[in-house]
Amino acid sequence: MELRDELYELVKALRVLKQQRHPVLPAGTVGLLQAIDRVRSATGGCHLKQVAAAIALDQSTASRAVSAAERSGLVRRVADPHDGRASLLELTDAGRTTLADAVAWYSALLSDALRDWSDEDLERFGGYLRRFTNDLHASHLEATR
Amino acid sequence: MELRDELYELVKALRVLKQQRHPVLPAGTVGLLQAIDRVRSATGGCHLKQVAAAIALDQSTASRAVSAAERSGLVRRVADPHDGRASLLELTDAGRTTLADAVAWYSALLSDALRDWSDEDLERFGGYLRRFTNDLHASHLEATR
DNA sequence: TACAGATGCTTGTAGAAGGCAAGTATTTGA
DNA sequence: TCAAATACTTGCCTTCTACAAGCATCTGTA
Repeated sequence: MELRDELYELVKALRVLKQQRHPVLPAGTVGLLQAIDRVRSATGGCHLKQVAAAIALDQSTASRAVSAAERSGLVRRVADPHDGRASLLELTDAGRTTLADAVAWYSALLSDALRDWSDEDLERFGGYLRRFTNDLHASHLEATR
Repeated sequence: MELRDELYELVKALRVLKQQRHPVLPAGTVGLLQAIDRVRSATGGCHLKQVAAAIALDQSTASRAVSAAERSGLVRRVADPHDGRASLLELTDAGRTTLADAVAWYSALLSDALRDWSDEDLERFGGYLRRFTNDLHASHLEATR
């Protein structure tokens, strides 16, 4: 079996999982909240544009996602005092709690699936995953340069 | 960084890749052709239902995908002589060629990204991926049983 | 200082992917 | 022989995402 097939199988499995075990929160929203949280703690503020970059989606998509999260009371838009066009995004208390719950939920799912793995294997697998993702990025950048 | 994050990053990278480097063939179609090919060589025939199971999609989705592939001349439906309700699916010559091209295209993409990897690392990573996918399946089955 | 262009964001529109439910035709088992 | 099961298709809906156009604000420069 080729790596190509392994990847396909993984993606397939994730698709199935996503469909059937619906989590505390739609997967996209978790990514959004996490991105906001991270951008904020990395740079102080958090503009929509940064979030879009962090989740690698179009700004319009991010905009709608934020609107939805705002409607659900998970995210707040605060006017940027230095730029009247922009808003600073931040999690509400509910958003923070919900994010923590969702992360815990996904972590538990993984822990359960990986309960037979040794710490060493987990460590190595994580390392390979990271390396692989980076290499995909790099080779993609080269190819489109 | 947690495995959860690594996975998220991988999925994100794959999404980006899928978007920008459009391949010889829509990714879904490749999976379809490959599934047909495999089911056929494993069981002789190939019913739609089997394909749907192989790609883990709803039968209706598979049905439309097959229709599209048929319109593109990649797949042929032959009436099943033993069952008037069913068709046997098979790749046309064009389908076989196209599949081979697409597989080569994806393989090249991967080879390029992974050109710095040792055979040993590739082997191990593939093993981890397979194991992980299986464990996800298993734990999902348990959880929904 | 006024204005052209850049920037931040939102909204309209469109398309792909996929599921569910209902419908049709055929087969099978009691 | 006929009711239930099966194989598939089709209608309809939702979700996700991109692109393009638009609006408001900001910034650099003449």
